[in-house]
Amino acid sequence: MNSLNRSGLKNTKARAAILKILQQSNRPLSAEEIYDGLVKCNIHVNASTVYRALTALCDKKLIGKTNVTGDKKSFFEYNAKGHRHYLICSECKKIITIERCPLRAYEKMLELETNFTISGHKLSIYGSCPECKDK
Amino acid sequence: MNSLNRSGLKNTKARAAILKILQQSNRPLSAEEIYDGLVKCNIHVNASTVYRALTALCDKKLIGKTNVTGDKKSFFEYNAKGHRHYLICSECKKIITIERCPLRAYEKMLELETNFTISGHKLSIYGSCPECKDK
DNA sequence: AATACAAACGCAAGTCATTTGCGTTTGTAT
DNA sequence: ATACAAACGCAAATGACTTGCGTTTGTATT
Ligand SMILES: [Mn+2]
Ligand SMILES: [Mn+2]
Ligand SMILES: [Zn+2]
Ligand SMILES: [Zn+2]
Repeated sequence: MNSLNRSGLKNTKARAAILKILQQSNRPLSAEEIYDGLVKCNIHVNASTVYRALTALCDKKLIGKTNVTGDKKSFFEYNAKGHRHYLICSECKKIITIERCPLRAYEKMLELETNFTISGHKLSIYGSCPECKDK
Repeated sequence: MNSLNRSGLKNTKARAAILKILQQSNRPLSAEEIYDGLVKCNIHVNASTVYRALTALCDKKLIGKTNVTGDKKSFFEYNAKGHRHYLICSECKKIITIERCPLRAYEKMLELETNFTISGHKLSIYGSCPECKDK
């Protein structure tokens, strides 16, 4: 009995490998990068299978989906990692994950001001990484 | 001599109207909403003209582009309005603009920690608006 | 181990926002 | 008034997914 079965999903080699790939990554990965990772593991599945697997894993909250680079690509990450922020290099698109969150108090204030019920936030910080900023 | 000409762009009715529509909006608008706004002004242009105009206006920094709802649609806003954040209703996709920014000090700390040169950030807060949260 | 069946898959076609090629029109400088 | 790069209209192309459908497979049951 693994985490897939526990979530009511069938244990397929693609899904298990996707989870492992995301677990071992220290940054969010695009569907394409995940697809490439599978190929490197000699797991050859259709792209639609990758997308369907990612959707299922998101629905079951085993992974998280985010959209951080500003273009139309989504990114995915293993989801035992809690609340995160990202620092993105605008040139090379490198993504650094940041653990600290300075916004809890700010959210509370906003709830009072706007009468919204706030469920969360996304914060992405942009800049030039040490390697790119010298060029 | 208007802001379009000053930026080296030709002054066309579509571009002038797009600027006015965005100036008068209190929230970011999608390309589609802008297109609809033009139609209401009796300005009938091709959708590709709208996209090309938005790209040109972004390049010249007369407007800003953002991607806030998580889906593949982009939003645009008039760009004399400074740094902003958004509060988005996850149900009806309503967007509230927020002026206050609590992150200046946080950015400074991050620069020291990561050695990035930080150029900015995007903060979007998600929740349920007063109208949607009762349903 | 064999059976049964919903879930998952492969493949091809479809979607949707946006982009692009190309021939024609137009804003602006001369 | 003329010239011409810039902008436009239109149709086709893109890219990241999504979906319909017929076939295969993981898992529960005999
Ligand atoms: Mn946070
Ligand atoms: Mn801010
Ligand atoms: Zn970089
Ligand atoms: Zn709402």
